[in-house]
Amino acid sequence: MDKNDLRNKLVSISTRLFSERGLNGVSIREISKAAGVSISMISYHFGGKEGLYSSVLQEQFSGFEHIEEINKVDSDALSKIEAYIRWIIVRHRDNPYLLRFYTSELTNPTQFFPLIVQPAIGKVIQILVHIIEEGISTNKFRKDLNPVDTVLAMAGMVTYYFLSTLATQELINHSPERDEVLVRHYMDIFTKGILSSFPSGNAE
Amino acid sequence: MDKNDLRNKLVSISTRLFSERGLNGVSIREISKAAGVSISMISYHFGGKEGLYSSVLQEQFSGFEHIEEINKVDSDALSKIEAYIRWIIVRHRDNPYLLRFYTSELTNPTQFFPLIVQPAIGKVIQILVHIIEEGISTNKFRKDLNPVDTVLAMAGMVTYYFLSTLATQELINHSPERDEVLVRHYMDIFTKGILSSFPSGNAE
DNA sequence: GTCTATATTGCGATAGAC
DNA sequence: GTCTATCGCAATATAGAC
Repeated sequence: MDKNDLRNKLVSISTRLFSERGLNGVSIREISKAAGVSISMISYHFGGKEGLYSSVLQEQFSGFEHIEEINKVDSDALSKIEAYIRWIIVRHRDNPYLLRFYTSELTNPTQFFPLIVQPAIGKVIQILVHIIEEGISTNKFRKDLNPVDTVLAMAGMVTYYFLSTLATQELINHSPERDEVLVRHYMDIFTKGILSSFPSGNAE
Repeated sequence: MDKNDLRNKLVSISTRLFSERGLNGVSIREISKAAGVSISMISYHFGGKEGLYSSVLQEQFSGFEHIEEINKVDSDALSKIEAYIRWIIVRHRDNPYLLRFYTSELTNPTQFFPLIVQPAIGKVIQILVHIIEEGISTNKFRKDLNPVDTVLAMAGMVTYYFLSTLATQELINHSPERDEVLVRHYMDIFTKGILSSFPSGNAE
């Protein structure tokens, strides 16, 4: 087998296993067995279990580099927000493992958080903050918004939809066919809020 | 030492350790050493490591039973939503470990998820859905809201604020003194959205 | 580059003394 | 109810053959 074939195979297999049970929940024995190679290959190619995990993490967060795509379109702040919502949904649809590494590193960071995870998340937040600021300065968005809080509110809405899947699968359909409805719904809530457009006196 | 003293001590110490490194990241050797007792005490009192983890989980999610408090006040749907936001903030402030068990069980469920975690989360979501439905039927909220999606959007906003702490501590002040500002801000976004109240034509 | 075999350490669980 | 001592097994890592 080609050298890179084996490296890729080990990364791909351990991505699934690490995402399911965490760094400490999987042994290199199990990984090498699943890959059909000797356990010593992990030390040889990655310098050990943590080296393998670091490679997995690097691959998982490499996609965050492309967040700038949502800015490329020549559009206003609102369209960029919609582009972000679509972008994050596509990321989770394409890679069902990402969210687990994401939450695991945020709540129980490994030594690789500062070098791999923090910069990736930081870049996304930075770009989103600029979009909100742009919306405020062009009078599209309310002047009293705190940009960072607003970004977290938006990112939280979308992220939590995926995070809560296991607890809400009996309540709503989480299949991708409903994603378009979801985008519209979240855009509506985030831009207009939930209040009825009737005058807000006591209506009952 | 009294029997319950030791049980409580073991639960309290392992709550911190399990939350920091997960079920598989902590050994009962380390827990018993930190508690200053013999390793055999864990098997004796809890039937093993998993039994201890189960007790920890049970304690962590027992507080969810009191979610009904937010309904007790004789108030409209909007006030109940504000009560929920405050309630969830207080929960995380009072117990910094909760979020880790919460996300860990949602993304990497153990055998205890169905019996301990799912019912606790399910109860909260159910009550929140009723509040949204109440708001819709009294004409306070928009008629086209999907109640479950709306609940997840709201819960996500607040939860993600805590989840993202590690990645955003350089950007915003996460100290409890700012919680009141946060409640106002999230209520504003969730009810009115982010759009400026100026007519939404091209304002630049 | 990949294997087998092994060294060493740590794991969870429990038997048996007190 | 708590301890010490130990069993049996699985962990990571590596030396050395091919």
